[in-house]
Amino acid sequence: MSKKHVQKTAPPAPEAVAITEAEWDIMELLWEKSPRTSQEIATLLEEGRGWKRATVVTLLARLTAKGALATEPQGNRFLYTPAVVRSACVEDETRSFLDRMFGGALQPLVAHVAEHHSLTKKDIAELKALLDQIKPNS
Amino acid sequence: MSKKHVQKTAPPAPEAVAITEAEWDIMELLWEKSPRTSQEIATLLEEGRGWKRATVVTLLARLTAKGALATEPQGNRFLYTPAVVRSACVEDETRSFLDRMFGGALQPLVAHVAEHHSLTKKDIAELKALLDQIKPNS
DNA sequence: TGCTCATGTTTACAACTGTAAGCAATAACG
DNA sequence: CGTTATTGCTTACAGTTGTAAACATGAGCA
Repeated sequence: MSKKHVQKTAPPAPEAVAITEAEWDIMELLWEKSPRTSQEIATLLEEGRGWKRATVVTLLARLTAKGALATEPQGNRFLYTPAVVRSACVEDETRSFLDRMFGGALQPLVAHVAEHHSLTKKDIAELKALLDQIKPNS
Repeated sequence: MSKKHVQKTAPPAPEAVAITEAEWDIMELLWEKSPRTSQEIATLLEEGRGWKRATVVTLLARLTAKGALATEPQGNRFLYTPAVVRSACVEDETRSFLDRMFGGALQPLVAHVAEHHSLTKKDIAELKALLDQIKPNS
């Protein structure tokens, strides 16, 4: 095998990797559609965020290194695919956010949002409907 | 005035400062009760977090420098008081979190939490009650 | 087969963060 | 008044993050 395509990945697929702010932009694109080439992603983010190709490639490498992305060689390049599921990542962020800000509970968050973002009647109705659909855990 | 107590504060009181993870621990203590001396805070966080006094003092200085804390000299020390209100900080975090994770809307978050944290019947009831109390914005 | 282009790798670097030691000055105590 | 204990200030340092240039190498075209 060539000397180049070595792309160090994290051995076991850790089901929870920390994804930074900038990295999220890349993950979102791949969660939305994958696999993609670095070029595809770079093009999208050059426009959308003004990033240089090099920046995108660095982030891809970091994400791969920490096991958030899986790569499949294709010629002299890679196809990138998420190796972690979005909802699990969202889950982690949500948990840590709720813990830090609201003692881990949902109610105080909803109360806060209600107070500060002024929910519309429609929002409230939707939330109620949503709650009705939930099958309680106990 | 002595040469020592200089404590650079941020000139205008910016109503929104970025507070880091570690800094939150300090702010929480001061929001809960203020003013406090550095000693008080250090003692609490030495036990609670295993931080050294120096660490606490550094963080106090950083918070003061960015205008999150106000200081009042008292003898050879300071009394520290929050210069930003908690709910405003929570607000910023919440907004940015909701934007990043859920497109800024509350519903998807609630849906997510319902699915992943399994709300109890009681939780759901509480949330509904909460929603009933909210006076819609429109 | 030689050259160019695309693509990953290495290196860089500044800002921010967590964590803290060491120093200086002042208050407090004897 | 001298010694000690407090307390803030300065400096430090490694790890993370955002951002990217430079480089090497393999692929594809001429």
